[in-house]
Amino acid sequence: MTGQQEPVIWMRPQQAAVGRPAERSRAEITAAAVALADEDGLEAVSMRRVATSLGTGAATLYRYVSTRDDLLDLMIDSTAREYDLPTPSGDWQADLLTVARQAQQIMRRHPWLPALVITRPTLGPAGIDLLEHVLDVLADHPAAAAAKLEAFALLMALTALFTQNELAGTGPDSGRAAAYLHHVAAAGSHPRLAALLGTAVPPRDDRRDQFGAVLERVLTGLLG
Amino acid sequence: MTGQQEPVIWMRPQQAAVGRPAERSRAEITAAAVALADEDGLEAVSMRRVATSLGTGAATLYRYVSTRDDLLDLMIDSTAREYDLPTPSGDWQADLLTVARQAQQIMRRHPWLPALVITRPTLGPAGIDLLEHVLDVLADHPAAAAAKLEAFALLMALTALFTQNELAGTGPDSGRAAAYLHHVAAAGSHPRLAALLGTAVPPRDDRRDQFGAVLERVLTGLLG
DNA sequence: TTGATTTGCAAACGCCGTTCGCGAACACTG
DNA sequence: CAGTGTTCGCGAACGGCGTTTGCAAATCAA
Repeated sequence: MTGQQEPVIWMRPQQAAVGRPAERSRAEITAAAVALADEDGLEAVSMRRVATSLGTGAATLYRYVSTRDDLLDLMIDSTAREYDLPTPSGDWQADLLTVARQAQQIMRRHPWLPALVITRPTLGPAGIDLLEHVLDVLADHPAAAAAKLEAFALLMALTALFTQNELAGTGPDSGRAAAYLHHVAAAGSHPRLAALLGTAVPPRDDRRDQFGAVLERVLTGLLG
Repeated sequence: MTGQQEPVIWMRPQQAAVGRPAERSRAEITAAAVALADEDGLEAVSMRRVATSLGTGAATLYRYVSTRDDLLDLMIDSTAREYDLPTPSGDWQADLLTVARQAQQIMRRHPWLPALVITRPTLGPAGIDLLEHVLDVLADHPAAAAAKLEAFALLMALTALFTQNELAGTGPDSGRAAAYLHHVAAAGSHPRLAALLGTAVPPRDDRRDQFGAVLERVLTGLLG
């Protein structure tokens, strides 16, 4: 009784068939938003700023997108177009790891992407192509359909988590949390934590591919 | 040269030693914010609304918290106080699973928590107590210190991901994405996806404890 | 009582997402 | 070519947001 809700943006027509033709396109707006986010972070993607960077008025964007969240969805899917999906090799583990590696590189290129992927798991056309590829890789695998879906979701989410952590170390406030940890450890009531902080940081060399190792274990754990 | 940055909120004194005494406390404000989020979601936690629910002016909150993000950190840590941490049993797998189960229940009580935990891995006093407990559980485990830290982070993040997915199925827009998936599958260009959607949903019974199963595999994978 | 110090808070600043209304631009029809 | 139906661009406005400022009121030590 509350009325119908709008369908997902991918199902709405890009251009009207009649009337005055649009001066811009979804792709153009999406590209501007992505560029803004790459440069200054997600919070720089405001309707006004995107519009200004396109040389238009803010209200104009609502001819292409019905909400800011729609724009975020478009941004997510546009990054999914950056994958290069080769034909399955027969070794599903290797193929999935290839996907994960690409995901990691894409997320490094777009530091705002991990947070979006995790909190807003949207599948647009390109995302669906990616899912189809993963299902293709797993076609001969005997696991249940639901397990394959879970594996796909976990693959993306774990990659996002790892990349996010990796990028967080770069930030300027990574030292404040560490300072507090040492403060607590020095107080004496947390001996395990103190012992852990006492050990020197790992030599930076051996722990290189923790991502790949963990991911492989998770996938084999999930898919047998 | 850019000047010193404020320390993390847990290191700042709660009350001044002299002058007019404060009428409220951090805990009181945090509780109000949590109540608001539990009821109406995270976006309902605005400085004005929290202040109003406390019967004060918005600017007053800044006597207790220097930014809204500080308030979010306080909210996160306040939920970490809901754990009941028994002494380690000797079976670290079982003990970690107990932690994960509690985390899941806490996150179900506070549906806004998973998103915060994932995008903002903050450790306050209660969170550090939890970490200390996990380290205690793993005290006799031969893994490297870094691996134990990773295990803790992954334990929390995975629980958040699972709970978030579980809660997302409840939402009203879970049907829109599904509708689009079926639309794409019907188009014919994604046979794997179509086949997957053709299979009926699982019988709801056997896939009960997917969370526990995956978590166990991940932890044993990570810690040997 | 005085003076130092902190608290509460109305008002304001700038930014945000979004809506409204209307003139302008275009395609199609006759 | 004029008319008509439709869409587009967008200035202006609305309500809400996080945060800052300035000052009166409250408290405590001396």
